[in-house]
Amino acid sequence: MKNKTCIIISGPTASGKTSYGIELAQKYNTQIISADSRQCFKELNIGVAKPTTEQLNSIHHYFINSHSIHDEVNVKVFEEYSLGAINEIFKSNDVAIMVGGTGLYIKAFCEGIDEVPTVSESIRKEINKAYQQLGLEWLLQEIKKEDPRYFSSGEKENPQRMLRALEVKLSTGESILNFQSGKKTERDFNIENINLEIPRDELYKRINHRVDVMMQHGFLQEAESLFAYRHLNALQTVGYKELFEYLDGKISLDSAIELIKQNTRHYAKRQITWFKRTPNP
RNA sequence: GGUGCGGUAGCUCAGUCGGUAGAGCAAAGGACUGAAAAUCCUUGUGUCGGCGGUUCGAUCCCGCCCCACACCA
Repeated sequence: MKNKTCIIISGPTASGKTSYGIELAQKYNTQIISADSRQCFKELNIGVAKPTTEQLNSIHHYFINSHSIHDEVNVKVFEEYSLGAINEIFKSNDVAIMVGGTGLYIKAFCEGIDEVPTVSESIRKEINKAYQQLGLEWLLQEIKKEDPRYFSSGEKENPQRMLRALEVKLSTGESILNFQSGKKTERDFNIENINLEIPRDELYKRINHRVDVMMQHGFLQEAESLFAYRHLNALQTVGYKELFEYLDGKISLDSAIELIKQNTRHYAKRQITWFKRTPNP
């Protein structure tokens, strides 16, 4: 019999997860684990819609401001971090709250993710460089040669997935498919899902409004201060990407703002699609 | 007022030597195992500005009208 429970609040960006999570955490007198792949970075603030300082002071949040943009953060890192965090919370509470919009991270937390040996940094760099120079054609040929089984089953138009498959093969000598069992790990606590849904047109209105508010709060200055780090993975983020384009003189500020709104809507749509598979209990 | 160039998908435009049309973007749907706010896939019928004329047949040619832009007065 499991006597501990994690309540997971998911939903698209701007659906009100943050304040709802805090409300619940207060009710249960417990703490929150964020499941957001961008709010964990202490250097990113306005553009990632972090909880306010007051909110963070009132309820302790794990995985917010916990990492630097220079650290490597990925699903595996999150799985380990979040399991450590929930053990901490369960020491003094029966209930923990998870709040976030990164579906893959939540999935890894709930059911685990297959163990794949760490890929050597030099191989990764080499492959990425070659792909930059030689393009998709080259990548397809390499995959076909190195991992024909993946080639015939994988997504041939998706360079990121193929790059990953290739780096695993070249570092371990084995196909990535050999590591991906899809086995689910049973956690020793209960999981309850709450997926926030609001009408599409209202969600879009909230997104548009929130972008305007971010700009008023100095989002442009924040982006400016991070311009030098624009190539880091942590900065491949809606909002920052568009403002970097503006700072580069490629687009006007007005069109950057419009693009941020549009790309945030696209992002929300992808989240909605993902969470459809994890409906409310 | 005159001349020129246009009016085609929500937007920007292509095209049909006359046989009722297609790209990009937007929008919608979907996928997702160490980049996931990432990456990728699928979906294109619209009085082809209006009314007439020529024609078996007009979005295309001709006439008139309306609208937009540019230049000349």
